Amino acid sequence: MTEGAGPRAGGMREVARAAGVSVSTVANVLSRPGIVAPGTRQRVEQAIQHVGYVPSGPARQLRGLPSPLVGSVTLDLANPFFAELNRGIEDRLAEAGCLVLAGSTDLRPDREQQLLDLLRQQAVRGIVVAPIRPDLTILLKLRQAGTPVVLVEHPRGDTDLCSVAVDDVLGGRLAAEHLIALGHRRIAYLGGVVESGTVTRRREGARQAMIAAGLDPDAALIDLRMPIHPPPLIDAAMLAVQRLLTADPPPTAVLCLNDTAAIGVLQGLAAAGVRVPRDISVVGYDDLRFAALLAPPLTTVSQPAYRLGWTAADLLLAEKEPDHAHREIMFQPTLVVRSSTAPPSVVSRAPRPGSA
Amino acid sequence: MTEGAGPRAGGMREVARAAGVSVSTVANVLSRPGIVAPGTRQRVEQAIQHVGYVPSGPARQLRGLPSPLVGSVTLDLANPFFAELNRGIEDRLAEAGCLVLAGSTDLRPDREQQLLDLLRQQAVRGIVVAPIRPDLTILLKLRQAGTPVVLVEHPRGDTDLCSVAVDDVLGGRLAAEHLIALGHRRIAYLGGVVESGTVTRRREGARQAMIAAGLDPDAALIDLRMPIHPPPLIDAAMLAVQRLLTADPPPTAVLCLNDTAAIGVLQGLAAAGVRVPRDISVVGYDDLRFAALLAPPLTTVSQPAYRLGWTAADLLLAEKEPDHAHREIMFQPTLVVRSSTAPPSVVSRAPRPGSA
DNA sequence: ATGAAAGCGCTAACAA
DNA sequence: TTGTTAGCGCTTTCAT
Repeated sequence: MTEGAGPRAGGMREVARAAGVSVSTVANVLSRPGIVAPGTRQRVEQAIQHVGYVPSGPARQLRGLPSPLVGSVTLDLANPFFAELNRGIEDRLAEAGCLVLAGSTDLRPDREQQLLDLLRQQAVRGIVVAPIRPDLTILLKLRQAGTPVVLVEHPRGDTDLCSVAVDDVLGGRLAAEHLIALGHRRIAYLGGVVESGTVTRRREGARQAMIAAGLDPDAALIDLRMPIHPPPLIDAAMLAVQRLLTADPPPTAVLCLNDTAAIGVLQGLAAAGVRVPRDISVVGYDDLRFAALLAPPLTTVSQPAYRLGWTAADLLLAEKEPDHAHREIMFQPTLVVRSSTAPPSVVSRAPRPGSA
Repeated sequence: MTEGAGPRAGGMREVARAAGVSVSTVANVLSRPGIVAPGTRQRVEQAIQHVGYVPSGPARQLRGLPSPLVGSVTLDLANPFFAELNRGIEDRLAEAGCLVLAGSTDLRPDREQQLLDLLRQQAVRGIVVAPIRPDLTILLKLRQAGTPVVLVEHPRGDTDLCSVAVDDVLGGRLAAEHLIALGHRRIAYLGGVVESGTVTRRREGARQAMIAAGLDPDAALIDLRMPIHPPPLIDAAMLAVQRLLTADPPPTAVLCLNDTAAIGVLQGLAAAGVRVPRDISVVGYDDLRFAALLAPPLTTVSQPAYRLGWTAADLLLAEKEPDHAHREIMFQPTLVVRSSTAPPSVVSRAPRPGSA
């Protein structure tokens, strides 16, 4: 009757009965094999095999043991950048026998809240989260309620949390400096109507670069924003090209919020007969694997997605240690210059830099 | 003392105490609000708010309620195709208040087994799995032990399981027919030393196309396999270009196992100074978003990753219904012709087809 | 309309 | 070395 594994296998008790011992002995065989007599142990192990016993995670957790589940709340599972990041999380967790519970927020606060609630109910061992908004009180409350939280793509500020991030301001600065050095004086920044903090910070970095170069950022940096939500990002970016081209005076370069948006821009530009980089320069962000193979090869800012995730999971697992101090780990982005950027073909109509 | 949410909030009992009722009344407020007196209900609701009560998933599951967790076991979370597929799963599950527990197998049987075991222990509501090997006994056993299983990217055969797949043989056939129509008579198929069933089936489809065209598949189809595991796929593909070019007689076209591998091939070919499609034609598989923007735009076979995942999750959730019949859903791939394919520049040295 | 009580599968004292 | 026992937080009869 207990052959194979019936629909409702009966747990440790059934094993105990089959082996002629008590449940605690079975439990001991599982958690402290050393203390059980060899003969007994063997009998129990056979019984386990025989009845097809599988320990119940929920029951263990109820007893207070740590859950092997870790939540990951990011912008979008399907976005190659976050997919890579999640893979990093998964790999680090696998080393500890843990599993990722992944969710996408799509930048919607309600969805973020829902995911966080669901994860909390599951009593997960911790949560890696790329928060939508700068206000971290919900997360702090979560942490305080006993769920370790580590931030990704977000500075921890003065909060009592670990965080792993990339210096976005620097990334934006690097991209803009490159363009400025090439001679561009009117640069569009293609962001979103609603966007993540990372994107906002990159734009800010670009702005800083202009100021440092003696340019008036209000004139030199064109703030272009597209509605990201309903249409896939790539299509939204394609559509935004229209506004990019009709801006007056027209920019000679465009900084895209990420490589995916850059694909859309490239596509839109090609459709409009505008040549890159001859007529306009395009810069992406993320340096996804396909960036080098686009037409033209994309100049972009590289950031270590996989390592970001791996490190975040590592930090999260470390929260259990008694002497844990919260840390902020910051990676440096690097500019990868390829062929989608070049000096502007016509002299910019924008005011020349005062100095520098 | 019970302000906000202390590190170890006390569960329903604490709520009951705060509201001056019994735990079962609290339970009733949560699951059958209708049966509780309005006044009492309100008091309980306030108490819930006050103590920051969060129901315990593990406890519920232990009581036998269905878990909101669903496992997803695929080849690689970071692969854009599976990332998209997982997003489809996530979205369908979200509608039902469920969460994805995602894992990557990297085609390693041991890892697949480990993931399956872990998921089983968590008593998940079901598992969506892209099985590594054609032998489904482990999955059938799982199903039989009470965990619903739906297959993706795998035909269900005569098993008692639901499945969602794309007609891979047709996909391979479409790609090869296109090349054959263009005049190619020596075509390489770039697969893996170890590869998923999908890839094997696509190669088989290509073979069928050759036979149908009166070609000798053993001469016309060059079986090129790269070690996929340690190096990232894209690099492995780049390396494989060497062998592609030195094959004798040389193929005039190459069918890649997927778009990512195609990127590597394109890159390797560019590095070797071989022009596409003039010197050699390249075909990808998946039609990822960047395919249209590569240099040159990639001819590839398109398949609906997101819908695959969405549908699989939908089927899984439906397993709970009393009158559930297992179904096999099959999507049709489509060929997307772009500019990476063209007629061969030199007359093939391979034997001409006997007839059409 | 509400409460008392049993028990899901497991772990960890403690007893024997 | 092994067994007994008491819950973990919750749902669910079955009283009241």
